[in-house]
Amino acid sequence: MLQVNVLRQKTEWVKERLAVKNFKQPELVDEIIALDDERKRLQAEFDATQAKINASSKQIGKLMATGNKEEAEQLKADVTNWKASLEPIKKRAAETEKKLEDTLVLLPNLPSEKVPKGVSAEDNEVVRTTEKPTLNGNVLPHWELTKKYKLIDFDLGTKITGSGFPVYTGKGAKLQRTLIQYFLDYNTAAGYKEIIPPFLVNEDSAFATGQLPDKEGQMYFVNEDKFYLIPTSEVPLTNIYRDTILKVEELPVKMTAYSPCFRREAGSYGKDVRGLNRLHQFEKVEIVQVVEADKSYAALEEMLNHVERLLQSLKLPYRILRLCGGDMSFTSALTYDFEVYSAAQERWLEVSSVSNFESYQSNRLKCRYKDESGKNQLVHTLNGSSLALPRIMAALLENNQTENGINLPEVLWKYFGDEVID
RNA sequence: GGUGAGGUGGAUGAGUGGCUGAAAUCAGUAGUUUGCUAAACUGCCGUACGGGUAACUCUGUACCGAGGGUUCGAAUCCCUCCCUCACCGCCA
Repeated sequence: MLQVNVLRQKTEWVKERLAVKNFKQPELVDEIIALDDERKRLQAEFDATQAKINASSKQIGKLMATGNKEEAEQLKADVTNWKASLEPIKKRAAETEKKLEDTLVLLPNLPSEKVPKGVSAEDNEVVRTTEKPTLNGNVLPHWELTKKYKLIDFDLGTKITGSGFPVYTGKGAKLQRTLIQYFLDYNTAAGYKEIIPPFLVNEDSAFATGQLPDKEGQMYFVNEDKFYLIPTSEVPLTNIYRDTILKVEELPVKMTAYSPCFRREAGSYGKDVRGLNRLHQFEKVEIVQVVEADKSYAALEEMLNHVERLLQSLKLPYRILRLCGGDMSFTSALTYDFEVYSAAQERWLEVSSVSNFESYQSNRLKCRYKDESGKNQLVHTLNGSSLALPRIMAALLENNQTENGINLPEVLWKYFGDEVID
């Protein structure tokens, strides 16, 4: 969440930035500042009275020790009165603080200066794009190919669980494992530390990375234990650093993890969800960085190049989008999406989203580092997919299909143990 | 799931209801001494939100797992919850 001090110091600028994200209630900024004023006023009042109470209580102790009972009793009465007068202040302070918090979490992160204006995916800016390949002959979409080569059984998944929970079989399962292995190796070679996190998280964690309260309906929830199934390993990975103060030499933190991801995707339908295009359970390899505040945009650039080279190594056609204000996530300051071209479906499929959250997450995480002057500063957090599996698999199958089988890119041969799926 | 023991600052670990935001030790850090290393000695060494200041300094409040309660006063007493450890049960 945003820092009240920033709202206070750069009020007009904050409102301009919020407008880029199509945020419709700029008046909340003023409300928050007013609530914060009220909070300060109440706290000052509370502190002053509490100080009197503390001092008098000590005094009572001394009076008792010297046997000065009468004076002690008199003071006790005073303290009791002060305490009573404290009650309404306490109550109002708690209410104000709650209201402040509740309002503050309604504000999305501020988009960086690079973010284009816009309201929907149409307005995203294409940063780079490779050429779209054209396939000749009788090309099949991946949901036909997975049937033909017995790689994935969607109906079986529906029987066991429901739609959106595919069953990978035989070489389909192996290809999936191959990709995970390759992605993890690629990430660790670039200095990302491999992690296997929990796949369920508690409410504090879901709040700290911004899934709550914004995306509550998107996550599966285990009511018995109050756990959320992770929608991405970003959540447990970033929460490793919740409530921590790092030394500057510990930065940057670079982590990678494979995990299944669970998303309810309520309201999705049609060809968007056909085959592997959108699932309730999918696999993803994620990268996360925790960095010093003034280094986060360099880190974002580095992550962008990292993911781009990975896609190039898979020989997939791709494009990079800079998301416009309206299409960005609530918590992001700048997001680049990677899309691969799916030649049989003739459409772009999102396979990675790389974002800088600046201090929006770390302010909730309370993750700070000591700078040179010994002051605690909020870190900046970033994450990206490297990469999401299902759509990569869809594009690999579709783009590389031939009459005699599917040709895998060379980087996967040693992992898969074969060059072709037939 | 059952029974028992616990949860104190970066770590270890004291703490009789007022003199404890918290002993001591270790780690860390700055300095003194020293031919180097080491050792010794000295200082510093939690976080958040406020007030005051040009700034260093100063100052108020809160926090000893979390939340309530008793009390003039709670790390210390009571209740609830969470977590850790040990043993038992169950089990990949």
